[in-house]
Amino acid sequence: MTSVYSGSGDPKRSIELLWGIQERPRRGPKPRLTVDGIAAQAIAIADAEGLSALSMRRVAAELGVTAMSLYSYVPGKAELVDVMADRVFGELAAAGDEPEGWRAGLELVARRSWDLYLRHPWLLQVATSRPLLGPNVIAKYDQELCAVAGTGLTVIEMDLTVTLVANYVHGAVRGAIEAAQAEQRTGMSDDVWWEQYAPLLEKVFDAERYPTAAAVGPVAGEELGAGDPARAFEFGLERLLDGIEVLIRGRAGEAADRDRV
Amino acid sequence: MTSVYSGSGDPKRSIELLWGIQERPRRGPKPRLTVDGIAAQAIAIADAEGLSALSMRRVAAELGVTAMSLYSYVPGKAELVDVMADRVFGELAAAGDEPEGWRAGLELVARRSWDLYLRHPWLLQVATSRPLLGPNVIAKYDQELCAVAGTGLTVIEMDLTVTLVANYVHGAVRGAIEAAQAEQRTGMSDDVWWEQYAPLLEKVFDAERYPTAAAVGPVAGEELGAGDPARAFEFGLERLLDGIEVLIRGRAGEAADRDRV
DNA sequence: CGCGATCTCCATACAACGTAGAGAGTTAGA
DNA sequence: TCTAACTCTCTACGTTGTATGGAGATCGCG
Repeated sequence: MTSVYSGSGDPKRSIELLWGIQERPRRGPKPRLTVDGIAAQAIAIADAEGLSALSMRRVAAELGVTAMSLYSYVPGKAELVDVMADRVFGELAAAGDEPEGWRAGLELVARRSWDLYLRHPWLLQVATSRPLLGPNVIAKYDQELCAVAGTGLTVIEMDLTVTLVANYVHGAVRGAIEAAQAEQRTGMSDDVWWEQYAPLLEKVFDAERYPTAAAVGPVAGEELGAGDPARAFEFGLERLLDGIEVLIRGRAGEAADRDRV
Repeated sequence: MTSVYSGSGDPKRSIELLWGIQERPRRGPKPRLTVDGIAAQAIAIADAEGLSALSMRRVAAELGVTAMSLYSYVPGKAELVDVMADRVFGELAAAGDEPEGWRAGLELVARRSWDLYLRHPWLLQVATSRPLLGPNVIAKYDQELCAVAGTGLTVIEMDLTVTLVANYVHGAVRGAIEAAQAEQRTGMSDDVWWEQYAPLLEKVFDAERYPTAAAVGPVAGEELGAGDPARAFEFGLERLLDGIEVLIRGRAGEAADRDRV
């Protein structure tokens, strides 16, 4: 989770970075690089090998400069990650037209977010709470809110609903990515891993003490096995939207009641 | 997220560690430490200062030994974190008696998990997908499944439902913890931070382009401001349980239909 | 009893990390 | 042309996890 923190630096500098307002330096040698170029290279590394492989030295090396050169473009690693995150959120905006109706809208929001995380798993480890108010993050927020506009929900409820979907997707995609990475990291498929693990576990696991786990675990493992976090995502999304529908129907009912009076 | 990986090591060794089956060494000097003691110290550090402050040297120093001593108890840092996680999950088992009914049960599961993460925020960064099948993790899984047993859901659905709740809580608590840590890290309350940020943002933010965000953002900020991720959690939990209720009601209906036929 | 296998613990070492500091070299405004 | 401002590099410091090898303690076995 969240192993890279953002917004530690000067807010003014961060805003300039994220929004690309770098007043052209008047003197000195022409910059060989750009913030966008650096961010793009960093994103490529993080996508391919994860955040742990992302180092200033590595990014610099691939750009043909030394690590310290980067510090004339970016105050530090944390701010670079902020830029990376905002750039990557930009992919969401490009994604086609909005469907009709809040349910299809929210579903699309969730799916787009899911896909985005799968493309950029390192995003899960970036703290997005406080700052990071880059142009693309704001666009994303707006896009999400639009999906639940006109449903009769209060403004606060709209925000809460959008947050709920975001939180759920985050949690679900984390499971999916962990599973995928576990396989990649250990070089062992889930099946193979279980084959090794199961006999060892049997020796210590007390089936009588945990009858429910003993009954469900193997079946769930068998059926869902080998990376069906995608199915878990679908299942959860359906339930989530059902729950939101209950709320929205209730609001509509209230409105109807008021009209009747 | 997830910045510490687990299960890279030998499964047999991991199982022994997690379940405490260390066959007493017959020869050599008496160990000065125990795995549990090491884990406890490590947990204390991580609780107080976060996973990033947790280093082998640090743990060792507080136990009065050198870093390398720890390696005779634990194969590496990853495995130590595994043990830490399992130990900490043990707190869930101790938590009182189970309520009647699936809804109250699931709600309690969610709340207990929420509380646990708040007590041990570093848990968010530990990959829990593959191994980690320590005694307490299994107990937790059993406890959660029990909450949805006897609802008419299939075994698979029980697993999916429990996963759904876990995923949601994970996502929600992440938001809460990030907000809290942002405040602590920057030494700035959300309000103060916004005061600094807002005027800068106004210069670059185009309210006409994003009318919904412009309308909702300030209100949500005002009302929810200063760390009400707790409220977001409550709101989301309610929706989630409503959604699950739709499913369970549906299953009950199907059963009734079958009985009628 | 005493030898040797086996263990714990320590000191040292290595590569990699983010980045501070100082200096070399380039450019444009005065 | 002079100089302020800028980019880029080199070196260095304090971290990190952990590989390696050795010193000393302890027990099983002869």
